[in-house]
Order: sequence, then C-alpha cells, then structure tokens
Amino acid sequence: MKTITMADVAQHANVSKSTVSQFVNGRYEYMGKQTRERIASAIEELEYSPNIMARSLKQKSSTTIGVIVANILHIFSTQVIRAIEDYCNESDFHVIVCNADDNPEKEKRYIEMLRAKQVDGIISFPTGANNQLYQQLVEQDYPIVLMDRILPDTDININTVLLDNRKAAKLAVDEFVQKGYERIGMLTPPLDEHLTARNERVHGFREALEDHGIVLESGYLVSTDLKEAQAALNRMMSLKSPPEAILALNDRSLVEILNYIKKDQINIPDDLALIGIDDVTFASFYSPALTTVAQPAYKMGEKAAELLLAKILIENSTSEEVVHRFEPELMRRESS
Amino acid sequence: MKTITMADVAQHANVSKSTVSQFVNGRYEYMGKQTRERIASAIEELEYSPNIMARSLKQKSSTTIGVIVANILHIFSTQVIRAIEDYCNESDFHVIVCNADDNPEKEKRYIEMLRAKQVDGIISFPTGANNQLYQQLVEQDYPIVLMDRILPDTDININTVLLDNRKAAKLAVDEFVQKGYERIGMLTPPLDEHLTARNERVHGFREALEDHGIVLESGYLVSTDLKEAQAALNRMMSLKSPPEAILALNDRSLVEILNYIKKDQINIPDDLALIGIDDVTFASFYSPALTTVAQPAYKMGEKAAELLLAKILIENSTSEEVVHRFEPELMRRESS
DNA sequence: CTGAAAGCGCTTACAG
DNA sequence: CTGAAAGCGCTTACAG
Repeated sequence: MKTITMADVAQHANVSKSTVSQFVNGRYEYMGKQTRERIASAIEELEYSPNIMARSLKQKSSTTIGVIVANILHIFSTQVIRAIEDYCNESDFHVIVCNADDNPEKEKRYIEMLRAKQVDGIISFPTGANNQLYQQLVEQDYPIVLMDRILPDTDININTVLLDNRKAAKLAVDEFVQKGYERIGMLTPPLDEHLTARNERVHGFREALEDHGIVLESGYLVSTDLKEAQAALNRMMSLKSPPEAILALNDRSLVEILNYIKKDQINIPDDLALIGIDDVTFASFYSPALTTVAQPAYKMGEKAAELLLAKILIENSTSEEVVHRFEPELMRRESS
Repeated sequence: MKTITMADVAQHANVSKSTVSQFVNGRYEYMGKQTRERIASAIEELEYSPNIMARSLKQKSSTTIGVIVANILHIFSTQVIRAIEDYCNESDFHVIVCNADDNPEKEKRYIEMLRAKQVDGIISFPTGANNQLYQQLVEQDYPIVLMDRILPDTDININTVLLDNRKAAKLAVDEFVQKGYERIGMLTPPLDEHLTARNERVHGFREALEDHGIVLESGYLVSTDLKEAQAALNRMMSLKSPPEAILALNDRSLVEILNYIKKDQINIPDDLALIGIDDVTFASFYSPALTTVAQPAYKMGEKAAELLLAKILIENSTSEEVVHRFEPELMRRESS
C-alpha cells in the first residue's frame, strides 16, 4: 500500500508540488481555473490526503494541544476535558489527554513528552510539585493555561481558570445557616499549600462560619485521605455533639459521605444535612435529591481552551495573563 | 527563543548529527565512551529535547493512536478510554480522543483527520453509518479495533471487543425470575440494526424470558428516544397490569428510570424491581443500592489497546482478527 | 567507531 | 499564473 504524496498528485495533474500545495491550502487567487480543476480531480482519483505531520514540521505548529489533569476521576476534570475537546475540534485542533494520577513524576514526564511531540500549548491541572517547570515554560513564552490551581511565589503571570472557591463554600454555609443548622462540619481530602481550590474552600468555609458568628467546633473539620474517610467520619459523628450538617469539599468526598450514611442508616436531611461542591450526575435523582454547589465546569473548560488557542494563534498576544474566576451556583434540592 | 536541534548538539559535542541520533536512540554499541559523554553533556547543557514529529515523519510512525467514541456521555466509553490511555502510556503511545456525538458525519471527519495526522491506528465505537469507510481501512491493512459494534455484511475480519450482551440480559432476567418476578419489562434507547450491543441485549432479554416460559407482554419492551423516556415509562407503568420489574439497557436508560421513580415516588424494589446494565458509579451507595450487570469496561479497553498496539508494533501480525467477548457480571444489590 | 548524504512529505520565498 | 530549490529536524543505509 504505497501512500500517495503531493508529488504523486503533482505528477498526475502535470503541475509542480508548489502548485498542489497552494491548492491544498486554499490559495486559489493566482491559479488558473483549469489548473485548479486538474488538481482537484487528481486528488480525487488518487484519494490523496495530505500528511499533516510533514506540514507541521515545516510550519512548526502541530495544531494539537495537550491537557494534563491531576486526576481524571474527578467529575470536574471530565467535564472540563469535554469542553476543551469540543472547543478545540471546532478550530480543527486535536487534544491529547494525560492523566497524572496526582503523581508529580508522571506530570513531569507528560510535560516533556508533550513538548517533544510539539504540541502547541498545554492546559494543565498542576499537581503542585512542578511549579518551576511551569514557570520555565512561561518564561519561554510557551502557551500554557492552568486550571484549578494558582502557581504560588511567582511574579510571572499565567492564565489561570478558577472557581470562586471561597464563595462556593460560603454559598453552602449560608444555605445551612438559613435552614437553621449551626453545628456545621466539613469533609476534605488532604490539604496541601499548593492545592488552591481545596485551601480556598476551607478558608471560605471558616470565614462564612465567622460571618454568621458560629464557632467551628474542633473535630468538625475533617481532612483525610479518602481511604480513611469512613473511620474519620465515624469519629466525627461520634463526637458528644456531632455536626447536624456537613459540607463535602468535592465529589469524591461526597461519595464517602454517602457511603457512610448508607452504612449507618442516617436520615438526610433530618439527621444530617448535606451539601456537596461539584454538581454530581446523580444529584437530582438521588433520594433525597442532593443540594450541591455547581461549578460551571463546561464554561471553565471552554474558557481555558479559548485562552490557550488565542495565545497560540494570535501573534504576540500581549493580553495580560490573569486569573479568571467563575461563579459557583447553589443547586438547592432536598438534602439541605 | 531559538529551538535547539540535533545539529546544535552535534556541533557542541563536535560530532556529526548521525552520531547524536545514534546516541539519542540508545544505540551505544559502537560508540566511544568519550563520544558518548561529550554528547550527553552537550544535551544536558543545551537542554536539548528531540523533535518527535521530525522523527515520526522519517519513521512513518507517530506513536499516537486515535480513539473515536460514539458518545462520550456513556459511562462505558469513559471507562474504556481511561483503560486505553493507561495502557498506551505505558508503551509511550499517546492517544487522541474524539467524540462523534452519535453523528456519522463527525465520525467520518474524525477518521479523516486522524489519518491525516498519521496516527498509527484507531480504536472506534462506530456509529454504524460509516461501515464502508472502516472496511476500506481494513483492506488497506490499517490497524483498527472496533468496540461494542460488529461490522455487518463483511467477509473481512476485524478485531472487535464486545460484551457478551445476550448473557448480560439473561443474567438480569434470571435474577428477576429467581426473585419471583414474572412481569418483566425493559427500557432501551432507539434500536437500529447497526447497534450490536443494544440488539443483542434485547435478543438476550427475549430469549431469557422464553427460557423461563414467560411471555413478553406487549408494552413491556419500550424502545424510545431518551427525551421521550418519561412519557414512555408513564405509559408502561399505566398499563392495566404494569411490569413489576424492569431492566435498563444501559446507564442512560437507568437514569431515566431513576428520574421517573423519583417523580412518582415509586418504591424500589417493592413496587418495582430494577436492574441496569453498566455498573454506574453511584450503584453501591444509592438507596436502595442498585443491582447492576457490570461490564468489565477497564479490561475491555485494555484488550482493545493491546490488540491495536500488537497490530501496530508487530510486523506482519497475521494473528487472525476476531471478536473478543467479555463476560458480564451480576452485581447483586438491593434493587432486585 | 564515526560522518556525509539522501530522504521523509510538506511549505515558502523567489524567480520568471 | 507556475515551478525550482531550499529547508523543517530527524533517521538510516553506506562508506571508510
């Protein structure tokens, strides 16, 4: 199976490769009508399809971007990826998705592989341990957009797409308070200074409680590796005076709470009110339907793609790089 | 920001490009120790990273594969994609994911784009309307693996990874019967002769009923566009003698049933027993926990990747192409 | 053990 | 309006 190249088409149509190239790229201005037709039919007959890689090599653009997610198991990542793909495909860009699995080593390897593959830019949910690498890339003016995490200790500006995380937590706390709950707890995965979203949510949670003049009982804020979540929840709910409402930092924390609740036959919201950040797929038909704080994940993904492609396509896009905050939305259902 | 090429490294290390190339590709056999070291440090100093695209052009292999899913909203697709990515990354292959959105036009465009991008092979969940295209590819000996759907009317063999769909339906029916239910219904999205998985499940459902000597009441097998599912379910449940158990053909059908149940305050399993094919994420902590028939999605994805990479990597892999069936598993929980 | 040369399939000034 | 030539960054026989 010999592959058909531009040279074959040129020969078949009795023109030069240059002319075929012009044709393929839609530059018809100076092209004779007949030439055009001859080339068109040669392409047709030979079933020629251009080799994009060769073009990319010459043009130094692969029309491909890379997306690195910290952990593909988060519903948020999935939704964001989907939005990025939709957006990119409309601009004829392809996307290569890499799952770092919360592993900085993997993340680093992926960044290197993607660059070696000449992707035109990267959208990343950084794990937090490769900040210098990202900084380097930015210094080289390599197009990059970060999601969900702010690069700390940097005077370099980098486009970052983020939820207004404090507000997300506040929305939940406000809802709880309004419903009359005062003993409010929170479950989160391990905190780490690099994990912007988590930290902001916890801060937002604390602030919101303060705003309402509520003191956070010790033992009400549980930060734990999800593998130990059941035991941790058990401890929290066994306090002399356990929380009557609980906020799940993200979808995975929510699932842990749901598992716990089911095991212990806890009644929602009567025994325990519940709100989760991230609008999980089953929220609306769960029994009871789950109140959530939704992130506009699709819009956020679109924005990230838009920022990246703009940076790639527009010559010296001196648009100052900034943090783009998105508004969370309370989806009031039955669990709160 | 000038990019560093092999020529730069060669110059810096005072050797030829050929030698650098040997080094980069790990062919040290005939290389002097000093030469090796000089090159190594030159690469280090210049922070050289090879341009994989250029290599690919020469070697005619992009170490990238494409995955086209009919509809990325199915949990099954997501799980399969994840497995494919894991498997490929271990072999240093990249994967480009494309979502055809059940749209044959899109599917076709993607196939063409992927080929133009020189991906080394494609794993596809075909929509069913581009069968000729796939057939052509196979005839050209282009590596391809199909998921979930068999290409009909073909004497060409093509590697296909499939669930034993009849058995999946049978497992569910057997469970219902064993629990004492006889009036058993089923909800499915629209059927189409091309949609192997759906057809096989429906056939399996019918056969299993027969095996148990149960006649399928008219109105118990509801095939509908999911947008009209609520009305359709309503009709089914309003029959003079409505089903007492229902099988959901896939995750999306299940969700429709769950929505319906919630709206109508139907009690599971007392009013209506329920089993869904596809092991949805929330099955275990839903109330009641949902009995499902699980597909080994991860294994199936791995198998698809394995078959494809084998075909790509191994010269004339004359392994006969076949249909690989996977065993479904009943996850008995509380809804049946 | 190492290098010169050709070539992968394109694009792009430039000349005519 | 069209073509010859150089070049993108590699790899790979082949020669020495």
